[in-house]
Amino acid sequence: MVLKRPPEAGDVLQGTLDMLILRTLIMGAAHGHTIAQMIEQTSENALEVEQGSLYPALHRLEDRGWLASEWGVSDNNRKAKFYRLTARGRKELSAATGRWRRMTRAIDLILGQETE
Amino acid sequence: MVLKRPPEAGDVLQGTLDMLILRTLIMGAAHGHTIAQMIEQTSENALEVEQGSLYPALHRLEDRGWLASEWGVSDNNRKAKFYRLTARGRKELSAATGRWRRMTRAIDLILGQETE
DNA sequence: GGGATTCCCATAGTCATTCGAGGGGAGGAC
DNA sequence: GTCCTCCCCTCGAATGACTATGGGAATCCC
Repeated sequence: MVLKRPPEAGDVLQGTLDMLILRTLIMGAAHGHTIAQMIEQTSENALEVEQGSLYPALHRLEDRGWLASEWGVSDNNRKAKFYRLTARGRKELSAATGRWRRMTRAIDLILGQETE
Repeated sequence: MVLKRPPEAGDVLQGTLDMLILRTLIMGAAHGHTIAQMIEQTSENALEVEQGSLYPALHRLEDRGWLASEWGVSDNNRKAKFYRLTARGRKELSAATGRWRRMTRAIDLILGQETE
């Protein structure tokens, strides 16, 4: 996952992609291509999801039992693999969100200090 | 860098340690041991900085010209390497902080959606 | 003095995640 | 039939974090 605008920003925050995928699937099942688009749009185009990150992530999440998949047909009449959140995935999303909030709060404590 | 409490939380947010070190050194030069303690304390003990992450990070930052180091003697009368921010390090801190804020804002946009 | 403890630096090996760069198949438009 | 878009996938390299381990030197306690 990269930060867009400026494009040279570089990669950041390894580990958050899984959480974003899980969060996206709360709205219902979707296939990879759509998931990436939803993340990009919901972030107001601040994020871009590379295919080389996306598909390994989906397979990883399925291996861990957090997603289940099923082949189907997309809105554009293409063969597509639809993923949905499992119960364990829902739990993991909640745990990951908690970790994220504690982590960002801690980091913001450090960034937020006045330079006195 | 790990999230403490719960201890099994695992590693998160690769890439932020450098920013935290740079931020800590805005207050003045410090050696590794102190830097780690300051990060832990300022984060209200939410973060713990492992030595195996800390020292490679310091070397990396110095290699990139963002820190400069000098051997000295610590408050406890121990030999210690003191690091200070360079001008380029100050610029990098500012850039990294901007990336961090844009990234967290983007992710919070996704997390923040209501489940309708 | 001598042993344990604290302070301080450092590296090797391993692991997970991401990225860029590829490859491929199949539908729809023309 | 050609091109474009959609959709899936994989490999190799890079990065940065962790665990484990090492060592040296000052201090504390008996």
